[in-house]
Amino acid sequence: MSSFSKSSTSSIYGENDSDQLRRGPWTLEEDTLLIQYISRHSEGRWNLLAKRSGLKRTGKSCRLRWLNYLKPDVKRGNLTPQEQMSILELHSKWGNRWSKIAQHLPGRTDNEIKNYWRTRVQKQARHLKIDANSTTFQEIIRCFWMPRLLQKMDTSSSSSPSALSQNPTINSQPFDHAFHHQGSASAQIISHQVPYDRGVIDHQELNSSSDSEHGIGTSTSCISSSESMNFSQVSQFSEYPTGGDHFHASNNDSSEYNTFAKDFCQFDSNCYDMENISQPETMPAPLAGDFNNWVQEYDLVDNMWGAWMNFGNSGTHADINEFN
DNA sequence: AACCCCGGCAACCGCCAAAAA
DNA sequence: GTTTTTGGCGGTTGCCGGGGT
Repeated sequence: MSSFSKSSTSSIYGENDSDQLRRGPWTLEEDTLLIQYISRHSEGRWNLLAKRSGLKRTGKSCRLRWLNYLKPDVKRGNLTPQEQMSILELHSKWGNRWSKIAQHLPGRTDNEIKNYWRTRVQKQARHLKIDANSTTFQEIIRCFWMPRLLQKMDTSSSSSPSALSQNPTINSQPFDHAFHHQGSASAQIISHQVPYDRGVIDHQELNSSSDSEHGIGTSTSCISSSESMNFSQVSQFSEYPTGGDHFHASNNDSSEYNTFAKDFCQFDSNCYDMENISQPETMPAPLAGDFNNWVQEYDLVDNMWGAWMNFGNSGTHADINEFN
Protein backbone atom coordinates (compact mmCIF):
# COMPACT_ATOMS: atom_id res chain seq x y z
CA MET A 1 0.00 0.00 0.00
CA SER A 2 1.36 3.36 -0.90
CA SER A 3 1.90 6.27 1.37
CA PHE A 4 -0.80 7.99 -0.58
CA SER A 5 -3.44 5.53 0.48
CA LYS A 6 -2.12 5.49 4.00
CA SER A 7 -2.68 9.17 4.34
CA SER A 8 -5.93 9.21 2.48
CA THR A 9 -7.51 6.37 4.38
CA SER A 10 -6.62 7.64 7.80
CA SER A 11 -5.78 11.29 8.01
CA ILE A 12 -4.50 13.58 5.36
CA TYR A 13 -2.02 14.90 7.90
CA GLY A 14 0.64 12.88 9.61
CA GLU A 15 1.88 12.78 13.14
CA ASN A 16 5.01 14.88 12.89
CA ASP A 17 6.18 17.97 11.10
CA SER A 18 7.40 16.22 8.00
CA ASP A 19 4.05 14.53 7.60
CA GLN A 20 2.02 17.68 7.88
CA LEU A 21 1.95 17.88 4.16
CA ARG A 22 -1.32 17.17 2.51
CA ARG A 23 -1.54 14.39 0.00
CA GLY A 24 -4.12 12.91 -2.25
CA PRO A 25 -6.81 14.66 -4.25
CA TRP A 26 -6.75 18.42 -4.37
CA THR A 27 -9.65 20.40 -2.97
CA LEU A 28 -11.28 23.40 -4.57
CA GLU A 29 -9.76 25.62 -1.90
CA GLU A 30 -6.27 24.36 -2.63
CA ASP A 31 -6.75 24.86 -6.35
CA THR A 32 -7.92 28.39 -5.72
CA LEU A 33 -4.94 29.13 -3.51
CA LEU A 34 -2.54 27.81 -6.11
CA ILE A 35 -4.16 29.70 -8.97
CA GLN A 36 -4.19 32.92 -7.00
CA TYR A 37 -0.57 32.59 -6.00
CA ILE A 38 0.58 31.85 -9.53
CA SER A 39 -1.47 34.69 -10.95
CA ARG A 40 0.40 37.07 -8.65
CA HIS A 41 3.89 35.58 -8.75
CA SER A 42 3.94 33.45 -11.89
CA GLU A 43 4.94 29.81 -11.88
CA GLY A 44 8.30 28.35 -10.95
CA ARG A 45 10.26 28.04 -7.71
CA TRP A 46 7.80 25.39 -6.68
CA ASN A 47 9.16 24.70 -3.22
CA LEU A 48 9.08 28.37 -2.42
CA LEU A 49 5.59 28.59 -3.83
CA ALA A 50 4.49 25.68 -1.67
CA LYS A 51 5.76 27.40 1.46
CA ARG A 52 4.54 30.91 0.75
CA SER A 53 1.17 30.11 -0.74
CA GLY A 54 -0.06 28.50 2.44
CA LEU A 55 -0.58 25.21 0.73
CA LYS A 56 0.41 22.20 2.80
CA ARG A 57 1.74 20.52 -0.28
CA THR A 58 5.16 19.72 -1.64
CA GLY A 59 6.53 21.85 -4.42
CA LYS A 60 6.40 18.88 -6.69
CA SER A 61 2.77 18.29 -5.93
CA CYS A 62 1.96 21.94 -6.70
CA ARG A 63 3.86 21.82 -9.93
CA LEU A 64 2.10 18.65 -11.01
CA ARG A 65 -1.31 20.01 -10.15
CA TRP A 66 -0.66 23.19 -12.07
CA LEU A 67 0.88 21.65 -15.15
CA ASN A 68 -1.49 18.74 -15.50
CA TYR A 69 -4.73 20.29 -14.44
CA LEU A 70 -4.96 23.96 -13.55
CA LYS A 71 -2.88 25.65 -16.21
CA PRO A 72 -5.26 27.56 -18.47
CA ASP A 73 -4.04 26.08 -21.75
CA VAL A 74 -4.46 22.50 -20.61
CA LYS A 75 -6.88 20.90 -23.01
CA ARG A 76 -9.36 18.51 -21.50
CA GLY A 77 -11.69 15.94 -22.95
CA ASN A 78 -11.26 13.06 -25.33
CA LEU A 79 -8.32 12.96 -27.63
CA THR A 80 -9.26 13.69 -31.21
CA PRO A 81 -8.45 11.16 -33.92
CA GLN A 82 -5.74 13.53 -35.08
CA GLU A 83 -4.21 13.58 -31.64
CA GLN A 84 -4.45 9.82 -31.34
CA MET A 85 -2.79 9.49 -34.69
CA SER A 86 0.02 11.75 -33.59
CA ILE A 87 0.54 9.80 -30.42
CA LEU A 88 0.73 6.49 -32.24
CA GLU A 89 3.08 7.86 -34.81
CA LEU A 90 5.32 9.74 -32.42
CA HIS A 91 5.48 6.84 -30.01
CA SER A 92 6.63 4.61 -32.83
CA LYS A 93 9.48 7.04 -33.33
CA TRP A 94 10.41 7.94 -29.79
CA GLY A 95 9.00 5.26 -27.54
CA ASN A 96 7.94 6.28 -24.05
CA ARG A 97 9.24 9.82 -24.35
CA TRP A 98 5.96 11.20 -23.10
CA SER A 99 7.03 14.77 -22.56
CA LYS A 100 8.60 14.92 -25.98
CA ILE A 101 5.44 13.55 -27.53
CA ALA A 102 3.36 16.01 -25.52
CA GLN A 103 5.30 18.90 -27.00
CA HIS A 104 3.73 18.05 -30.33
CA LEU A 105 0.21 17.98 -28.93
CA PRO A 106 -0.62 21.49 -27.74
CA GLY A 107 -2.60 21.50 -24.55
CA ARG A 108 -2.06 17.84 -23.82
CA THR A 109 0.13 16.76 -20.94
CA ASP A 110 2.64 13.98 -20.86
CA ASN A 111 0.60 12.38 -18.11
CA GLU A 112 -2.50 12.32 -20.25
CA ILE A 113 -0.65 10.85 -23.18
CA LYS A 114 0.94 8.26 -20.96
CA ASN A 115 -2.44 7.31 -19.57
CA TYR A 116 -3.88 7.08 -23.05
CA TRP A 117 -1.12 4.76 -24.11
CA ARG A 118 -1.41 2.53 -21.10
CA THR A 119 -5.18 2.33 -20.92
CA ARG A 120 -6.05 2.26 -24.58
CA VAL A 121 -3.13 1.15 -26.66
CA GLN A 122 -1.64 -1.39 -24.31
CA LYS A 123 -5.08 -2.83 -23.81
CA GLN A 124 -5.15 -3.82 -27.45
CA ALA A 125 -1.78 -5.48 -27.10
CA ARG A 126 -3.01 -7.46 -24.14
CA HIS A 127 -6.01 -8.65 -26.10
CA LEU A 128 -3.74 -9.90 -28.83
CA LYS A 129 -1.28 -11.26 -26.32
CA ILE A 130 1.56 -9.25 -27.77
CA ASP A 131 4.09 -7.02 -26.19
CA ALA A 132 2.91 -3.49 -26.83
CA ASN A 133 6.47 -2.43 -27.61
CA SER A 134 7.09 -5.23 -30.03
CA THR A 135 7.62 -4.60 -33.68
CA THR A 136 4.70 -6.83 -34.44
CA PHE A 137 2.29 -4.74 -32.47
CA GLN A 138 3.65 -1.60 -34.04
CA GLU A 139 2.92 -3.11 -37.40
CA ILE A 140 -0.60 -3.94 -36.35
CA ILE A 141 -1.08 -0.37 -35.23
CA ARG A 142 0.28 0.88 -38.49
CA CYS A 143 -1.69 -1.50 -40.67
CA PHE A 144 -4.92 -1.66 -38.78
CA TRP A 145 -5.37 1.08 -36.25
CA MET A 146 -4.00 4.04 -38.13
CA PRO A 147 -6.11 3.50 -41.22
CA ARG A 148 -9.15 3.58 -38.98
CA LEU A 149 -8.05 6.86 -37.53
CA LEU A 150 -7.38 8.19 -40.98
CA GLN A 151 -10.83 7.18 -42.00
CA LYS A 152 -12.29 8.90 -38.99
CA MET A 153 -10.21 11.99 -39.60
CA ASP A 154 -11.27 12.22 -43.21
CA THR A 155 -14.93 11.71 -42.49
CA SER A 156 -14.84 14.30 -39.74
CA SER A 157 -13.27 16.88 -42.01
CA SER A 158 -14.89 16.08 -45.32
CA SER A 159 -15.15 19.70 -46.33
CA SER A 160 -11.46 20.28 -45.97
CA PRO A 161 -8.43 18.62 -47.49
CA SER A 162 -7.35 15.31 -46.05
CA ALA A 163 -7.17 15.59 -42.30
CA LEU A 164 -3.89 13.80 -42.36
CA SER A 165 -2.32 16.43 -44.52
CA GLN A 166 -3.06 18.94 -41.80
CA ASN A 167 -0.99 17.05 -39.29
CA PRO A 168 2.60 18.13 -39.63
CA THR A 169 3.89 15.19 -37.65
CA ILE A 170 2.69 12.62 -40.10
CA ASN A 171 3.94 11.84 -43.52
CA SER A 172 0.56 11.53 -45.07
CA GLN A 173 1.25 10.67 -48.61
CA PRO A 174 1.14 6.88 -48.67
CA PHE A 175 -1.85 6.49 -46.42
CA ASP A 176 -3.55 9.33 -48.10
CA HIS A 177 -2.93 7.72 -51.41
CA ALA A 178 -4.16 4.40 -50.20
CA PHE A 179 -7.20 5.93 -48.68
CA HIS A 180 -8.29 7.88 -51.68
CA HIS A 181 -7.32 5.44 -54.34
CA GLN A 182 -8.11 2.09 -52.87
CA GLY A 183 -11.55 2.80 -51.59
CA SER A 184 -12.74 4.07 -48.28
CA ALA A 185 -13.23 0.80 -46.46
CA SER A 186 -10.33 0.18 -44.17
CA ALA A 187 -10.60 -3.50 -44.84
CA GLN A 188 -9.76 -2.78 -48.41
CA ILE A 189 -6.81 -0.67 -47.43
CA ILE A 190 -5.49 -3.38 -45.24
CA SER A 191 -6.04 -6.21 -47.63
CA HIS A 192 -4.20 -4.32 -50.30
CA GLN A 193 -1.39 -3.18 -48.11
CA VAL A 194 -0.58 -6.30 -46.22
CA PRO A 195 1.65 -8.57 -48.24
CA TYR A 196 1.03 -11.52 -46.00
CA ASP A 197 0.92 -13.89 -48.88
CA ARG A 198 4.49 -13.11 -49.76
CA GLY A 199 6.98 -15.70 -48.77
CA VAL A 200 9.96 -13.47 -49.33
CA ILE A 201 10.15 -9.94 -48.04
CA ASP A 202 11.88 -7.33 -50.08
CA HIS A 203 14.46 -6.00 -47.68
CA GLN A 204 15.14 -2.95 -49.73
CA GLU A 205 11.54 -2.05 -49.31
CA LEU A 206 11.75 -2.87 -45.65
CA ASN A 207 14.62 -0.55 -45.09
CA SER A 208 12.90 2.33 -46.77
CA SER A 209 9.69 1.71 -44.95
CA SER A 210 11.25 1.77 -41.52
CA ASP A 211 12.66 5.21 -41.99
CA SER A 212 12.05 6.62 -38.58
CA GLU A 213 12.31 10.19 -39.68
CA HIS A 214 9.32 9.83 -41.91
CA GLY A 215 7.51 7.54 -39.58
CA ILE A 216 4.58 5.55 -40.68
CA GLY A 217 3.36 4.65 -44.04
CA THR A 218 6.43 5.19 -46.13
CA SER A 219 5.80 1.98 -47.88
CA THR A 220 2.85 -0.03 -48.97
CA SER A 221 4.20 -2.93 -46.98
CA CYS A 222 2.78 -3.40 -43.55
CA ILE A 223 5.11 -6.06 -42.29
CA SER A 224 7.91 -3.72 -42.86
CA SER A 225 10.82 -4.08 -40.53
CA SER A 226 13.45 -6.65 -41.11
CA GLU A 227 13.56 -7.18 -37.40
CA SER A 228 9.98 -8.28 -37.38
CA MET A 229 10.71 -10.86 -39.99
CA ASN A 230 13.46 -12.50 -38.01
CA PHE A 231 10.73 -14.49 -36.29
CA SER A 232 12.55 -14.01 -33.07
CA GLN A 233 9.28 -13.28 -31.37
CA VAL A 234 7.58 -16.51 -32.16
CA SER A 235 7.48 -17.37 -28.52
CA GLN A 236 5.14 -14.49 -28.00
CA PHE A 237 2.56 -16.23 -30.09
CA SER A 238 2.81 -19.54 -28.41
CA GLU A 239 -0.91 -19.63 -27.95
CA TYR A 240 -1.29 -19.66 -31.66
CA PRO A 241 -0.33 -22.54 -33.89
CA THR A 242 3.08 -22.61 -35.42
CA GLY A 243 2.48 -25.25 -38.03
CA GLY A 244 1.21 -24.61 -41.53
CA ASP A 245 -1.31 -27.39 -41.20
CA HIS A 246 -3.48 -25.31 -38.97
CA PHE A 247 -3.99 -22.79 -41.62
CA HIS A 248 -5.97 -25.26 -43.65
CA ALA A 249 -8.60 -25.08 -40.97
CA SER A 250 -10.69 -22.53 -42.71
CA ASN A 251 -13.63 -24.59 -41.62
CA ASN A 252 -14.95 -24.25 -38.15
CA ASP A 253 -12.87 -27.08 -36.81
CA SER A 254 -9.80 -25.09 -35.80
CA SER A 255 -9.90 -24.09 -32.18
CA GLU A 256 -6.67 -22.19 -32.64
CA TYR A 257 -8.17 -20.21 -35.43
CA ASN A 258 -11.31 -19.56 -33.48
CA THR A 259 -9.26 -18.39 -30.54
CA PHE A 260 -7.38 -16.06 -32.76
CA ALA A 261 -10.57 -14.85 -34.39
CA LYS A 262 -12.16 -14.07 -31.06
CA ASP A 263 -9.19 -12.13 -29.91
CA PHE A 264 -8.92 -10.31 -33.15
CA CYS A 265 -12.57 -9.37 -33.16
CA GLN A 266 -12.18 -8.13 -29.64
CA PHE A 267 -9.26 -6.05 -30.81
CA ASP A 268 -11.35 -4.81 -33.67
CA SER A 269 -14.30 -3.82 -31.56
CA ASN A 270 -12.04 -2.15 -29.04
CA CYS A 271 -10.57 -0.07 -31.80
CA TYR A 272 -14.00 1.08 -32.74
CA ASP A 273 -14.91 1.80 -29.18
CA MET A 274 -11.76 3.73 -28.72
CA GLU A 275 -12.44 6.02 -31.61
CA ASN A 276 -16.02 6.34 -30.61
CA ILE A 277 -17.25 5.49 -34.03
CA SER A 278 -19.55 2.81 -35.27
CA GLN A 279 -18.43 0.09 -37.55
CA PRO A 280 -19.00 0.87 -41.20
CA GLU A 281 -21.83 -0.99 -42.81
CA THR A 282 -19.43 -2.37 -45.33
CA MET A 283 -17.68 -4.38 -42.67
CA PRO A 284 -20.05 -5.43 -39.94
CA ALA A 285 -18.79 -7.40 -37.00
CA PRO A 286 -19.38 -11.11 -37.38
CA LEU A 287 -22.08 -12.77 -35.40
CA ALA A 288 -21.05 -15.50 -33.07
CA GLY A 289 -20.83 -18.74 -34.99
CA ASP A 290 -20.92 -16.90 -38.26
CA PHE A 291 -17.30 -15.99 -38.31
CA ASN A 292 -16.36 -17.96 -41.39
CA ASN A 293 -18.90 -16.20 -43.55
CA TRP A 294 -17.55 -12.93 -42.36
CA VAL A 295 -14.04 -14.03 -43.12
CA GLN A 296 -14.96 -15.03 -46.64
CA GLU A 297 -16.68 -11.76 -47.29
CA TYR A 298 -14.03 -9.56 -45.75
CA ASP A 299 -10.52 -10.80 -45.87
CA LEU A 300 -9.42 -8.83 -42.84
CA VAL A 301 -9.04 -11.45 -40.19
CA ASP A 302 -7.55 -14.08 -42.43
CA ASN A 303 -4.95 -11.57 -43.46
CA MET A 304 -4.04 -11.13 -39.84
CA TRP A 305 -4.17 -14.87 -39.32
CA GLY A 306 -1.86 -15.20 -42.25
CA ALA A 307 0.50 -12.84 -40.52
CA TRP A 308 0.52 -15.01 -37.43
CA MET A 309 1.17 -18.00 -39.56
CA ASN A 310 4.00 -16.25 -41.29
CA PHE A 311 5.61 -15.57 -37.96
CA GLY A 312 4.89 -19.01 -36.68
CA ASN A 313 6.16 -20.76 -39.74
CA SER A 314 9.53 -19.09 -39.58
CA GLY A 315 9.16 -17.78 -43.05
CA THR A 316 7.05 -20.48 -44.64
CA HIS A 317 4.22 -18.40 -45.84
CA ALA A 318 0.66 -19.50 -45.59
CA ASP A 319 -1.49 -19.38 -48.65
CA ILE A 320 -4.32 -17.14 -47.71
CA ASN A 321 -6.10 -18.02 -50.92
CA GLU A 322 -7.15 -21.20 -49.28
CA PHE A 323 -9.59 -19.12 -47.37
CA ASN A 324 -11.50 -17.87 -50.34
C1' DA B 1 -30.38 -3.06 -3.88
C1' DA B 2 -26.04 -4.77 -3.10
C1' DC B 3 -21.97 -6.38 -4.62
C1' DC B 4 -18.19 -7.04 -7.78
C1' DC B 5 -15.23 -5.97 -11.52
C1' DC B 6 -12.80 -3.06 -14.43
C1' DG B 7 -11.22 1.03 -16.94
C1' DG B 8 -9.83 5.77 -16.68
C1' DC B 9 -7.27 9.03 -14.61
C1' DA B 10 -5.19 11.94 -10.94
C1' DA B 11 -1.51 11.87 -8.05
C1' DC B 12 2.41 9.81 -6.09
C1' DC B 13 7.23 7.90 -6.19
C1' DG B 14 12.11 7.30 -7.36
C1' DC B 15 15.57 8.64 -10.21
C1' DC B 16 18.33 11.78 -12.70
C1' DA B 17 20.18 16.05 -14.67
C1' DA B 18 20.63 20.88 -14.42
C1' DA B 19 20.93 24.91 -11.70
C1' DA B 20 22.05 27.26 -7.62
C1' DA B 21 24.56 27.90 -3.40
C1' DG C 1 34.98 21.82 -7.57
C1' DT C 2 31.58 20.03 -4.44
C1' DT C 3 27.23 19.82 -2.33
C1' DT C 4 22.49 20.92 -2.17
C1' DT C 5 18.28 22.16 -4.25
C1' DT C 6 15.09 22.22 -7.87
C1' DG C 7 12.67 20.69 -11.76
C1' DG C 8 11.49 17.18 -15.03
C1' DC C 9 10.57 12.55 -16.47
C1' DG C 10 8.74 7.89 -16.67
C1' DG C 11 6.66 4.26 -13.96
C1' DT C 12 3.25 2.95 -10.71
C1' DT C 13 -0.57 3.12 -7.57
C1' DG C 14 -5.11 3.38 -5.98
C1' DC C 15 -9.52 6.06 -5.99
C1' DC C 16 -13.77 6.43 -8.18
C1' DG C 17 -17.53 5.89 -11.23
C1' DG C 18 -20.00 3.02 -14.42
C1' DG C 19 -21.57 -1.29 -15.97
C1' DG C 20 -22.69 -6.02 -15.17
C1' DT C 21 -24.54 -9.72 -12.27
